[in-house]
Amino acid sequence: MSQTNEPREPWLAELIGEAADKRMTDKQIRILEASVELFAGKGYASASTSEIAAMAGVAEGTIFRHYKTKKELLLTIVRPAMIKLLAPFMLKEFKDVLSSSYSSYGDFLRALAANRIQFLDRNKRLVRILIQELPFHPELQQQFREHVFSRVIAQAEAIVIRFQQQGEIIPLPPATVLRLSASSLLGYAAARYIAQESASTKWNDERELSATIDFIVKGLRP
Amino acid sequence: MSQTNEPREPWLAELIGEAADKRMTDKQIRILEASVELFAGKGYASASTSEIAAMAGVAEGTIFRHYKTKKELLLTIVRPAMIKLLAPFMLKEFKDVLSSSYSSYGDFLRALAANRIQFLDRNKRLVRILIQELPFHPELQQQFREHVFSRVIAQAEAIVIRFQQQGEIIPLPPATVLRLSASSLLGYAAARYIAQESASTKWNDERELSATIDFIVKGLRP
DNA sequence: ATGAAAAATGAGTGATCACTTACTTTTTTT
DNA sequence: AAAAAAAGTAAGTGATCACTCATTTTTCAT
Repeated sequence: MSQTNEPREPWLAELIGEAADKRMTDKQIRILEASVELFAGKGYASASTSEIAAMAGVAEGTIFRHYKTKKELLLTIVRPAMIKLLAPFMLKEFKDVLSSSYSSYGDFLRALAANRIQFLDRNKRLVRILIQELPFHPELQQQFREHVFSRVIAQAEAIVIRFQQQGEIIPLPPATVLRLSASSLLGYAAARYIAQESASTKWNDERELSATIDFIVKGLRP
Repeated sequence: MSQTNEPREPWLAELIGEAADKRMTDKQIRILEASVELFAGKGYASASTSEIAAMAGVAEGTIFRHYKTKKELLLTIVRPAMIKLLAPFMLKEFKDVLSSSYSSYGDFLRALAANRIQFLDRNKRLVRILIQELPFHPELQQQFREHVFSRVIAQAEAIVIRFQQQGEIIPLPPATVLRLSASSLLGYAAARYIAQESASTKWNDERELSATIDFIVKGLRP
């Protein structure tokens, strides 16, 4: 009864393996996969190490051979995922948008949204863990602020300022413009997530995305 | 060393006391208050009954005299708070707005936001527990949908339709208009919460609220 | 093939978990 | 004031928790 299931989180092994700069055994990878599954499914506090070991098909001691504590197991997953996966992805288009391309703020938002949604779809479990555990782990909050939040804000503000100078966006504080744009897009993403979770047939994705972007662009027009 | 601290959650005793239709002892109230504090602070799963008893100044057995399980303790707090406090409050202005008053959608949003923000400020801990635990307790999800979400949606859609007929809002599906309005307001509330948590001096509340409402109204104009 | 290092194991460890029980104290009813 | 009922308690209960450790198995350079 040897289980050789394909990995549910393709990013995991590669990401953490290259971070540690040494190869991982099959069992180590299965421990991380089981952890992601259980942390996302029932929360870090409610997921026991014995459960993780059982799901990974591994003795409980094996977990602690590689990770000193349960919390270190969580951090081993979340920290590199945040720094090496989430942060670079969030900053993706931001670099080149300043130099060229994207004639309008709407075009920019559309390109941005498409990629971000794809990312969320592929990394649901990771995002769930992040959202659920961030309030309880100050180290994670600090790293999130430092490596994700502040960098994204800095880049995004520059873009907002550019479109403000072009006269396409009201001269509000860039942080305010960002908040309004981001909350609308996050609201779209959340509604999309809930709609597909409850298998609601009423969700017309393209229409909702268009409406959201039009809403933002119109709402920010001078 | 008898502690007669004033209650941190004034709604608690009254709400649950009248729900059970019988008076509560001082110790029962303190158990509920300690539970709210700890559930909000470290999460339901990480808050132990012994901790709750200690904070309430009560023997652990006393908790289980009144609540069969730890989960029943959670539900005793969250269920009536949702049904008797959150739902009625969310529906507050919605009734009379249809018959009269509120000449514009912007005026309506402003009145709405002011009350909702006040509510959030007063019930931070309750809202935290709700947000944190909703994903893990299907019974709570179902009750939230039934008593809060669906009712608010129904009322709010009627209002949106009224303003659409007056030609003040684009003829998008009411659910979409609602999503866009709600996500902007929630984004404002979230930013406000984070700003006051981190004691940031940069937050100009009135300006941010005005910008948010203007953004919504302009974004939804035909 | 051999031996040293790394990986993996499973039977523990004490601590803590939610919860129970036998009993005492307080409150209410008569 | 006596009796009954309700509230509260302290000392448990077995189960499970995160974690350890002595031992075995696997890997891999030589």
